[in-house]
Amino acid sequence: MTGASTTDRGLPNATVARLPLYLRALTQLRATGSATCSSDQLAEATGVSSANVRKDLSHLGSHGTRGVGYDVAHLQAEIAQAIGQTQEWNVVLIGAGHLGKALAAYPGFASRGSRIVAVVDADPERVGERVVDGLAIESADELDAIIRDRAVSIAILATPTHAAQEVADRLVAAGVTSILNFAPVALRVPDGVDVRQVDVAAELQILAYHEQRKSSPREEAVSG
Amino acid sequence: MTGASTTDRGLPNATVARLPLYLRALTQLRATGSATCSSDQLAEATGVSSANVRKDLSHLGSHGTRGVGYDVAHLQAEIAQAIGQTQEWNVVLIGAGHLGKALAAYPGFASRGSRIVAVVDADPERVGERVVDGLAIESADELDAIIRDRAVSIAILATPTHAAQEVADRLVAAGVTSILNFAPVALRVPDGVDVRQVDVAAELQILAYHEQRKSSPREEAVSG
DNA sequence: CTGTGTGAACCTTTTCACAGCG
DNA sequence: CGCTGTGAAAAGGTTCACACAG
Repeated sequence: MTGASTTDRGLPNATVARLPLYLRALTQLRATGSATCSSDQLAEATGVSSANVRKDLSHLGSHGTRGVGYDVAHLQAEIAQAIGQTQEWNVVLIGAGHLGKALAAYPGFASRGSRIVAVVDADPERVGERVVDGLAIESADELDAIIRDRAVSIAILATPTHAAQEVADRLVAAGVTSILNFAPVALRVPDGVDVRQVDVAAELQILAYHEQRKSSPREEAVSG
Repeated sequence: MTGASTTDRGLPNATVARLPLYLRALTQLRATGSATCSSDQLAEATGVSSANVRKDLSHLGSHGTRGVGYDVAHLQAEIAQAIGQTQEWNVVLIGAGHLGKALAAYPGFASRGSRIVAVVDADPERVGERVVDGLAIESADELDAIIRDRAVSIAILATPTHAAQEVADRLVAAGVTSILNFAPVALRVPDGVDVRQVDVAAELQILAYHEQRKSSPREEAVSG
């Protein structure tokens, strides 16, 4: 049965995708000293409509106060709990090319619940190279050992396209159950493994579609 | 009527987001010498269901042959036309940090319809530095001139978070109407400007949510 | 009087099922 | 037969509008 709906028993997928945005906004609000905030403020900070914010938060069995809003610290803790940010997640990064190195150096992961515990590359020439403080490139041969020894369940795939599927297979065999894939290819993975795709060229193509329509001579015959 | 400008008169948004995937798959199929392909093959190659593939292609007024499938070359041309890949789009990249440099060096843009015509950074120390063959970092002061002189309508924003909104404002003022934003902040832009957001840390947080549920003890064993 | 929480309406997207063409 | 194209149904998501709590 294909009924393994993405939602299962938890939060709606669309809501899950927005919780990180709320968390980010709440962290900022907290830094500014706000003790409470309204759904309108969260809407403003995240680009989501306020009705949508309220609906999302209501899924958490939310505890807003009518006439006042939400307690920033409390809501922050609530969301952190919901999306598993009470622990740090160990992540392995595969592929130390330009993109891999950029991701390894990105400070935004640590502050948002993920820790890159290893950077791996297939090229022996790169092994040993320091990518960032405390992280040196390791051999792809070590992949299985790294995943097992360092309790890794999430991988970032930043290899060349042609290697992506093979690496994904190895990751899954070694116990990884979530992959963030930057290679422009649809990975085949077994049920129970989550893949999220980041395809930058595709994003530009989507923007190009809209650009094309904007410069189209007259398609804009909406009510005048 | 609150004009929901998302669809207007063109293709459904969800379809537009998948056309680049089909295009990629068709290019590969063509390289292998296949003259035709079925919706099942495209489904396999893209991870989209075959019914969904057919529905998407039918929006293009598609020309498949029943019992046979689609003509690969023809469909490729059809999709390229629909998403504006008959021309190259000039793109400006702002921010030449780790990520900006990685994006500038990414070969996948050129082969998929976008050309980075300038890399710009606010740091005078970086100006003049060669990021890739034929591309040197230019000063952020040149931004307006670059956008106008090089017919740029799409920008990639890879600046630090705190600078993103200000840069976006300048981009819009200079005539940019599409932004691919890597800074983890919700940009405020006027109507008519499209923003697509890439938030890598948020992607990991979404994966973490699912990881948390997987390791959760309560699991309804319905698989059969 | 303010702003949450929520049923109901509305819209988008996906899936199903099958008629019909080659 | 195989595979497209497509109405119809189902699922998923967003917006509306307002009762109601503080």
